[in-house]
Amino acid sequence: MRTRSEDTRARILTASADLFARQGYHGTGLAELLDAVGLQKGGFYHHIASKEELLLEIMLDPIDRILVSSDQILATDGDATTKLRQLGTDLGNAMAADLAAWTVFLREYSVLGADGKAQILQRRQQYLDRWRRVLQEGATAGEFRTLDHAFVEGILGLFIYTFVWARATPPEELTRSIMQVLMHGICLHPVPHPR
Amino acid sequence: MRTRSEDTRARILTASADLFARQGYHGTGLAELLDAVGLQKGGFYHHIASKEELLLEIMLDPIDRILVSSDQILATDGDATTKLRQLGTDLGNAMAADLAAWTVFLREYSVLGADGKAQILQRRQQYLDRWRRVLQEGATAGEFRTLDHAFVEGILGLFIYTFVWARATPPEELTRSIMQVLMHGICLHPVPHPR
DNA sequence: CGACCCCTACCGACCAGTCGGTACGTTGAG
DNA sequence: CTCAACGTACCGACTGGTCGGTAGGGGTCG
Repeated sequence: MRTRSEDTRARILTASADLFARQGYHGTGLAELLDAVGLQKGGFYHHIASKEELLLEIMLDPIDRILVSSDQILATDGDATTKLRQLGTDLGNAMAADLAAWTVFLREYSVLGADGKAQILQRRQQYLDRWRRVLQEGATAGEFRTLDHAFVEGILGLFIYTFVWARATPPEELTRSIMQVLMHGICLHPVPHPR
Repeated sequence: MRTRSEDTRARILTASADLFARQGYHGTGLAELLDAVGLQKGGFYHHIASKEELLLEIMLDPIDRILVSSDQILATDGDATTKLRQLGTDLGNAMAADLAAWTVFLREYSVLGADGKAQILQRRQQYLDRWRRVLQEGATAGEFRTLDHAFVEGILGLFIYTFVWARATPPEELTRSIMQVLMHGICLHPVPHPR
């Protein structure tokens, strides 16, 4: 059973994630937060230690969730191609379910203090390393092209920009489109492995 | 010949683009700007009307440049595949040359006022429509897969995230990697057009 | 049952500091 | 002498954050 306090706290979290995503952390004043939640300062600071701690909590949520789900995917025994597809749909689902938090997570890293940065960066690298591991696995198995180490960062960007700017298209279809291109490219008649 | 005023103004532009890219618009105070440029408020406001106008100017620069170069690419008479590759390398070059400004351009849209938004959005759509036109041209010619309208937004994200987070790899190679995947995908032995 | 109490959730006035911006004085080159 | 280029002093609004206080619901005890 959920207490009243937990409920209020949750309301603060979602409301501020939404505002931070739309206007940025620094672009969102406390006052704005307060009347989005329907609280006064006293009530707010009864639940939240500081604005920055609030930001950190918002950012930790999506990455912690996907660390769990991606871990399960890595544990399966399919080939690299299958795992890659699963990582993609998993990421797409996560972003669709929690777009605001993901936006904040990917945009506001620089706002955090030193140990907030450390917490986020560690998890981020942890997640991206799973992609890298699958990509590496596929490369050695002859399934995949050998890719630059930095490319996986771009995949995050590919997803978030598509999801943020897409209005009409349903999320599952977006994910399908993205993964289609990511795995097989835009070209229909590929020149087989140039150079 | 470049006057002293123009020079100072340029220094303001580059310095603030750099700061805005690293800490965000709202995260960068005037004071910080000032001693990055080496000016006092009076000197600063002699050249710049307001902080927000400064932001707009920073954002207009990269998009206006690439509207020119991409226009030249569209005007050539190669096939869609060639044009797509050229659009990609052009975008990569532009970002590599002006990473800070591009970061700001892609992050701080929400900060702008109504007519700032209008100016940026119009140019952004104008640019993305060129990608869409090439993609459409390639699709009708049978060169390309048919893609979701929103996917081109993702391409911007793919590029900027790769460039921002990549440390070691030289930009030309990054662009090559990105375009390789974008055109032919990660998989080496593509299942020809599933479903 | 009812009187009591305490603790949680919340209010709202207040604070020091910082924000972007302005008015005006000073300097130096042409 | 002039005018652009800059420095300095200052402003009011607003920032995140604090603090003393309070309403009310649930538990406890007579």
